[in-house]
Amino acid sequence: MINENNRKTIQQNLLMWYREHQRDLPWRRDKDPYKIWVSEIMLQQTRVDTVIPYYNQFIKKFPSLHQLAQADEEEVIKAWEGLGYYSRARNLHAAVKEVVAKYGGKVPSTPEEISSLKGVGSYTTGAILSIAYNQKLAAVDGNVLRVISRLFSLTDDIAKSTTRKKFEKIVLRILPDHSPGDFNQALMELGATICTPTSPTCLICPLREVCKGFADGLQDELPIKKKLKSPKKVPVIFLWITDGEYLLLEKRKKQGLLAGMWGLPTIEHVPKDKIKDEVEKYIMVKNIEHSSFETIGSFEHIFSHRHWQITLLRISVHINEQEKKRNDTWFRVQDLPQIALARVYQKAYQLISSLADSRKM
DNA sequence: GAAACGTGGAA
DNA sequence: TTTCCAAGTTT
Repeated sequence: MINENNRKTIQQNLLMWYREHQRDLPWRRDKDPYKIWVSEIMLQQTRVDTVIPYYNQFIKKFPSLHQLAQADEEEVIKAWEGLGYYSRARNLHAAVKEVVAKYGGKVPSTPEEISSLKGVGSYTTGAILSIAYNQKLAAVDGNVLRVISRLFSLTDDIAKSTTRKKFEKIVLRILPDHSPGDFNQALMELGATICTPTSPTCLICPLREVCKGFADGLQDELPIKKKLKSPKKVPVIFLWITDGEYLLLEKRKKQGLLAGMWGLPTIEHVPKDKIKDEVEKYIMVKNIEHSSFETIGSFEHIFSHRHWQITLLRISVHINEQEKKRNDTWFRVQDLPQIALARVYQKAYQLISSLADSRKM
């Protein structure tokens, strides 16, 4: 199915196109395996435009693998704030520490070693090793899944994990000996800019002459992908518990959504008619002296698999000094910007802030 | 193999 | 508004 002619044409056309049209991205400035690694983790399920400012700020803050390894986790999470999938940051931090401990600070260069690091799967292994170490490995991401589907007119469901393995073998067959890193990036770049999910611009595609999907007229039908379930709606309460100076935050559970992140006290699965009951139960359990509570407002936040319908409540309390010292979850409101908060909690903060502003005027 | 895991931008 | 999805990995 892939003859010698096609392979050569694919390699030459794609590589030539890439060298002419590649975007100037910050992580392409050098081949430091650490920087390539950071960029690949950030890029997981995340757009290039979103990543660029995070990457620049992250590398500025942690210029070397060693400096990242020595940083506090809170600091690393703060640098990741708003990027999402926070386990990526925790895994990267843990993995970098392991590289220092086990490999003397040098990013390992074998597939076995590097893929054993936390957060480094099949794709990232291929990406780092091909780009930074010039090794002939496939790096199959969502772009490549789509490009390969069309290029060879394949109807495999790209949502299935087995398809990725099959496509890795195919990529390996067209990967050139000489620039596997450039070729992998070219495949992704093509998918991101030409062979796009909808309305691919086949007219200017460097692979049009060898694209079976195009020849079959299937460029708009491929790839085949099973539809995702829509996020499940959940009524949620956020509690803004304060004495005007201090605010009560909670550390979220180690497992699950926003694991280990600081956030407002959050109560899930509360139907509207039971909000009052749930809040009073919470205050009772926490043994907080409160004077009043009011509804600040409502908003929604959609995760990949959950759709939170949030009601934000403000609870005025009196906090004695003993209580503030007894646990470490009371924070000065003015210190909030120094704590890493997921977007959903930042939205609540903004809501409160805008309300406070409007009241002053 | 399916589900969990964040967020924002575009169709 | 809804749906899709963007350089995936882990459980």
